[in-house]
Amino acid sequence: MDFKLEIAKAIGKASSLDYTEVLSGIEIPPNSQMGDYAFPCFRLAKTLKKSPQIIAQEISQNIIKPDFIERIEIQGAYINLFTDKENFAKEILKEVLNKKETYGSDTLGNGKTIVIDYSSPNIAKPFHVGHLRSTVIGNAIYKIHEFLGYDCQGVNHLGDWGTQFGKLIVAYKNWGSKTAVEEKGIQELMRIYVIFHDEAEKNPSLEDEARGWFVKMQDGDSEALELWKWFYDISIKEFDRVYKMLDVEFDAYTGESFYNDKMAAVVKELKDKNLLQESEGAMIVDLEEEKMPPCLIIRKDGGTLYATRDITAALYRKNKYNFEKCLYLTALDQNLHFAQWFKVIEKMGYNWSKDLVHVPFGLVSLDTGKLSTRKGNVVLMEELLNQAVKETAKIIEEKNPNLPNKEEIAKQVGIGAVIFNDLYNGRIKDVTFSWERMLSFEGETGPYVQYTNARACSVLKKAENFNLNEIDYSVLKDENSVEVLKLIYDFPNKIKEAANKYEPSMVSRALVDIAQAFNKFYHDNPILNSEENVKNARLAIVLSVNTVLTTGLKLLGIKAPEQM
RNA sequence: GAAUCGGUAGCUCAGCCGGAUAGAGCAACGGCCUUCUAAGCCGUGGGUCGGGGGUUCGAAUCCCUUCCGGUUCACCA
Repeated sequence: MDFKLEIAKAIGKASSLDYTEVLSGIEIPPNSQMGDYAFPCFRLAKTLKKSPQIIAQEISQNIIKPDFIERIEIQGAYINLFTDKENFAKEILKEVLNKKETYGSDTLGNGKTIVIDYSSPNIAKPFHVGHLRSTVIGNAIYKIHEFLGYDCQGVNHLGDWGTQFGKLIVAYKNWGSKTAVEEKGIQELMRIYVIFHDEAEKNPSLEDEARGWFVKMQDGDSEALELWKWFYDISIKEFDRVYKMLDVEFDAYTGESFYNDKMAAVVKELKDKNLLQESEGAMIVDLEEEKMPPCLIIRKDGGTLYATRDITAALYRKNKYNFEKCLYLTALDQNLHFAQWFKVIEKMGYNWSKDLVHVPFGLVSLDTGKLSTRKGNVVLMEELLNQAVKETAKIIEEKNPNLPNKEEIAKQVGIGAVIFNDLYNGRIKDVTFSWERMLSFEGETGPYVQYTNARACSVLKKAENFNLNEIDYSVLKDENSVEVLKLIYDFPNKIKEAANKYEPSMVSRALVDIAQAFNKFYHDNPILNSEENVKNARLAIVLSVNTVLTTGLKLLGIKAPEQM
């Protein structure tokens, strides 16, 4: 039941106001002594030409109290409503225990497809902490939307095309060797790539040579493409190791190269629509009216650019998926790029340009400065995950040495900590990578939530069989129980809000809130040693918390071990 | 210079479609394990919500202005 909506309807009737208007005014008081819901009447004073206190009085006198409301109090201009705690507990627990792992899910996305472009690392470059955000935020947004009924299509738009491969080919021919690349993989590709940049500073003709090789790739030159494919395969193999650790999957690996043979048609379309013009030898779409720099489509040497491929990919995706929304999970520094080519799509006459959404996140840096693969200022993803698992294993050895299946649990908790850490703050915030923060397992962290859940599981296991058919809800009126129940009740809203805002942190925050409330409840209320009716009622709460935490962690792409 | 994102406790951040005493975690200090997992719980200290104006019955929240920091701005992605 939507309590807020029912209250709004009741107040609407009592005041002859439209209930949707009332609904937006209903709020949750800062503490529960003031009530569970409140409706401030200040706003009505002007239109009704009465003091807000009097309005509050009048409404409260006329209101027909819904069943779940125990009493109504007036405090100044506030109408404070107190829920009947027994009924409240009953409504919520029944719903969670019935729906189980589907509690919080929805059908609102049924029949709608949402394409999510995330992770998208560059081939031939190591997978480092800079790629973590796009990967885990995208994955969480995927799972959250899926839970709400959407058909999600996760696309890994690999950076597998572009001048950098021309550079790599030049580098390989000059300073590389087959055996070294076969032995050391990306590391070796990276090494020769760095050499290229150093050498190109002294000898700029190398850049032209690199661009030349890229043009050859575009034209289908077999030598160029064979080398490219080789680099590609080596890279994918390494990326897959990381994706497996993070338990992230994609529906498509259509990277930039996939669009090589599809761009000409798009360029022609731009030309036919009179959007393309020459400038300084390059072909651009002018965006002066939009107060943006021009969008580069074709370089003066004929090469295509990032925007060309993004535009082509968008048209392809619209055609293939007929998406409701297409999301792009990239760092904030690409704002302009997306604004530009979204505008180009609009100018092409596609009204679905409004369905293209850049979902940006803040930049990651190290305390030693900006991330730079070339300068070697990076933390590799595998190194981070392995370290987190190692650290977790140490803690398990300390705290729970008899834990079965230790290695697996260490992985679930260690990697969960890394993922949760990234998903806990608003995505727009810049982050400075810190080992200390990554490997802290106390307080607002993934392990804290997992640990809370493991405690709940442990109680449930020890309870063996218990009766959830006849629960005495009257024993759940204490403050701790009510607090847990309120948060569980609100959880489905948090999921929807997270989807609307493309903000997984709404879910992670909700999980920490629930975990905190539950730990307090757990600490203060004996469960298994209580009388039968109390025990069963409290176990219903424990089971509900277990259900919600497991669901929430799953939505974030984090495992919920039953023991740790 | 223009655009864009940030500025809330020592640190990391919530709160920002206006509402009742501004919240967490970490760090510091002090308590709680013969009872369901102490990766936990409780308590103490800690704030000119960057500054200044304005709108409003009411502003951390909206508007203007200003300062500080990040990022981007033509052939990289």
